[in-house]
Amino acid sequence: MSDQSSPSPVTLADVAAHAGVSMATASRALNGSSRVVNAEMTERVLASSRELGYSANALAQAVARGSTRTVAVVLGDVADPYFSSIAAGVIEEAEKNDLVVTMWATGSQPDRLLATLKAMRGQRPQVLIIAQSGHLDPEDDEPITDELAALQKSGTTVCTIGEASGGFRRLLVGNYEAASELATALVARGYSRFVVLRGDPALRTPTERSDGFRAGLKSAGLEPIAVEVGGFSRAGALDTMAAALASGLRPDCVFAVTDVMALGAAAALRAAGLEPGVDVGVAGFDDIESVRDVTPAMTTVAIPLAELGSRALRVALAGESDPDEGSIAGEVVLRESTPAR
Amino acid sequence: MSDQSSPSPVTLADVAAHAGVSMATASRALNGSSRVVNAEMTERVLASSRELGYSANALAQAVARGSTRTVAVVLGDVADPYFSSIAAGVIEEAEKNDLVVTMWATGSQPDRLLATLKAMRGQRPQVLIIAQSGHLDPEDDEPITDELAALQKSGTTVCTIGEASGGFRRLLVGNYEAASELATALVARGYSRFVVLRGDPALRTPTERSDGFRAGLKSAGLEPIAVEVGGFSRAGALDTMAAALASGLRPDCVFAVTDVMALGAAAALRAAGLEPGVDVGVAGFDDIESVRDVTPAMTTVAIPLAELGSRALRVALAGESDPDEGSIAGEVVLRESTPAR
DNA sequence: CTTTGCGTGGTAAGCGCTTTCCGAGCGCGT
DNA sequence: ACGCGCTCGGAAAGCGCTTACCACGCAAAG
Repeated sequence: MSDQSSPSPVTLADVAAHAGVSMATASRALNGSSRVVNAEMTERVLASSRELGYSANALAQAVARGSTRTVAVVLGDVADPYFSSIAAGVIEEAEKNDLVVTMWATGSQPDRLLATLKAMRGQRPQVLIIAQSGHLDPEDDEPITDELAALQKSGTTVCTIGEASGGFRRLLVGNYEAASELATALVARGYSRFVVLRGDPALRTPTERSDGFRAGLKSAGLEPIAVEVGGFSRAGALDTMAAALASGLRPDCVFAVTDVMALGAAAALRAAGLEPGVDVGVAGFDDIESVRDVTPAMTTVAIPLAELGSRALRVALAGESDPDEGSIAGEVVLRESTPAR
Repeated sequence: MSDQSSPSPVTLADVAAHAGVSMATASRALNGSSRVVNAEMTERVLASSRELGYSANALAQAVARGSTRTVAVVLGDVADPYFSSIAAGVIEEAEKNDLVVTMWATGSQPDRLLATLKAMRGQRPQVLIIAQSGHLDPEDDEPITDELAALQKSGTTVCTIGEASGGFRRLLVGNYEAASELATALVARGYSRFVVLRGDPALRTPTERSDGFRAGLKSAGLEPIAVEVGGFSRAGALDTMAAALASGLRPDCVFAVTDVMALGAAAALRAAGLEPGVDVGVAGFDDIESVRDVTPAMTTVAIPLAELGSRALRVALAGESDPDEGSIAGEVVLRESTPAR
């Protein structure tokens, strides 16, 4: 405590001196360089290191080597299970590779992405994983693309999750197809008056899911009775749904592009005296863990979130080889929130 | 892509040369040092910086300055809403202070804490926040305490959440008191045959909550019919509860030391044909978001998780002043999972 | 008109490492 | 006995920055 006075971390020079060897030797002994050092000297260095409580300054190492061992993850909100599951996957994989993970949250405004990326570049991460959905319109993303290019130029490998924007490694998620399948399955269960609850129309992920769902409906000759746009959160969806109900909308099934939003929608229904799964069906997307505990258990599309994260890192770490290798498919999971009617 | 060939990030020297000034001036212009530089020169440097797409190497800055702008957060599992909520709070506060956040997960084995801390020390974080519960027995924690001391010596300010172990700043959480109140409230609702579902007895947080709950019962002249120890996760609690039920235990109320565990317990009850909130009451702890969406809504103790995170950072950043200032109180929230009987 | 001092730019000495390069010592073949 | 090629320590040159220190010019003070 209050060691303000003596901020004297042990340095490599200290260890070298204590062991009676040169810094070069100490450095080589403490981290398997390509060069071999005498067993006895190695032992001496290790002993000194232990005795002095030495811990290599990773920052200085990074500067000297010109590269870091960190992977940066950009996401909307750590507290959102969608993002935190992905993050967990990244962390797990990172640990295996002896990498440290830094997390960058853009919060509610995705516009902050650019500022976030700019700040991040200074850290020179080895890998950057973007879990945050990007803009659909390439023009909106131009400054972002530029910044990403700058990042690559400074040595960072960029991997985006679910983005199609060019030039970077990416993990494609079968949002469109899965949403379409979900629609088909719901129609087969006898629903016909759908309301779609979606997020920002400028963003890719909600759009893909919403469009896919509509495509699925269309192939059954249907279309949603309404498409409502609302915030990405539980609260946002709750408000939107409540407003929709207040305006007289009476769907027999609600599809929210996100489980978190579906949860909010269900709460709104209940508040309006409609029992989810009885009076009106509710379906979400992602299959976050808590969706299994709600009653009725929520119909959704299962996405292997954690695997998305670990795989993104693996893709980034892998050689140049086919960045496009397969897209991750979602799996429709029908539960009690959408019983056959 | 594949700029492997020319990993040529623009350096300060490049900017200085391009602007026709010395590196010192460029450095001073690009980040408000105490020294003033001529307005015109500043403009020139800024222009060059912009034109070349310069981004200061934060690592080199850290080495030169001898201090970083990062806060490290140690937690059990990012995907667990308890931890991710705390992390969200830290991130939010960090952003205000222009700090970057690195996350370190210990996973299921808390023993990995030591290894994690060792690796972390290399990063020389300015602040370390430990959200992970520590051992109760100081002896178990001795190597940890040593490592924390080493961290402080190398300039890191340590702040623990909910830990009492000495010498570091800390945020105390009123686990014991709140759990006790919860017990009292449940007894008042007419419950009497309690099963307590708790985590690792060697860890502080579950122990405080469990002990507090028992103290509350005791003051009503009761004691639990069983205290079961299980994993901290939903799955762990589910298994433990299922086993308890299989062995013939028939509580009228289950208290789990964590909402996540309570969710697992509820699932186990249901699987055994017992309806939570009808046949047996269920209560948790933390008031994670999803606990409001389950049916029946879960009785719990509300802890301002995100605030815990932001406040921890504030405490760490604050001067030496009273590290103990107040403990965070939990608030009992009675919901439908424990109706009066 | 000289002295003092301040304001501001540049020079260079670090920060804690890695790694290139040099040279000493040694085993071997001829 | 000599030279060649190895192996393996150490000296020192960076890595990209910051900052103490110096130098210079100019206004104010004596």
